[in-house]
Amino acid sequence: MFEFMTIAKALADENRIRALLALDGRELCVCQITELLGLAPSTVSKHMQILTQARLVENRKDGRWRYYRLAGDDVSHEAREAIAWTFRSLSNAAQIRLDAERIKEILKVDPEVLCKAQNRA
Amino acid sequence: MFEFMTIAKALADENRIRALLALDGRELCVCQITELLGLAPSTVSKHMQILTQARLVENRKDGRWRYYRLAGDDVSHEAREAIAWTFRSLSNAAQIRLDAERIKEILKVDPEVLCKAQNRA
DNA sequence: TACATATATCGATATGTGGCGAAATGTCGG
DNA sequence: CCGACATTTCGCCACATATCGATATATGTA
Repeated sequence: MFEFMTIAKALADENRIRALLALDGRELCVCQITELLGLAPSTVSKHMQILTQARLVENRKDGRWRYYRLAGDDVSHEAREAIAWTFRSLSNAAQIRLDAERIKEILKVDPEVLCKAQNRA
Repeated sequence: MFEFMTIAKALADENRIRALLALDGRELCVCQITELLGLAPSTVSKHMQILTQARLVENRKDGRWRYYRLAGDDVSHEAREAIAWTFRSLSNAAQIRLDAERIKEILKVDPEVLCKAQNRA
């Protein structure tokens, strides 16, 4: 019950959902997700922490960057089904399609350049 | 996207989840759900309204009582999958099992008697 | 019609949550 | 070791939401 509620609450925020769907087929670092959502880095970090605690995403640290990816097969049945439901429901949603296009552009920029640009803003 | 978020938010409350699971295979009136959850009738009414707006449950009015039931096949794919995910995840959860036992007892009492008892409290 | 009563709505309150900026943390390059 | 810098943590504020009690609404009954 506790695990289920943790997952359900993690899914109950639009920005977290957009971040989750953005990880479809690739990993992204915090500054790339920050660029996509247009939020403060600290806010994005918190969102990713909530998704991580719900076991919906995993992450690895690479130098100064931390990369997030969708949870793999080692994850609980509940989490895997939650991810499947989310993707089936939203893969074709307008906002998610827009985000996918946007991510293509973001991936063209070196993360280092992207982060510096954010710090200047 | 809006429909998905409405469903996700509806699922993000433990009392609503217990109410939803309590409707497995039967319909219940507000006072019966109130008895199960131990909340004020007005609170339960609001929870059921949120589940209804998310299309997870339907209801019918029978005299002074309003009976709620799980959404039928006419419901959206998103809602049906949400219900399926919830039930697969939680049917064996300890709290839900306890609730199922409790509902057996509640169903033995005529709703009219049950409601009057609540009004006296 | 008048009353009893099951549920819904309203108003108030307390807690929860999303958001930001500032400061702390950890890591790379010199 | 030091400075730069990506990310996280912390403190705070604004807003959302869960809850209750009081009141309103609707319906069966006398």
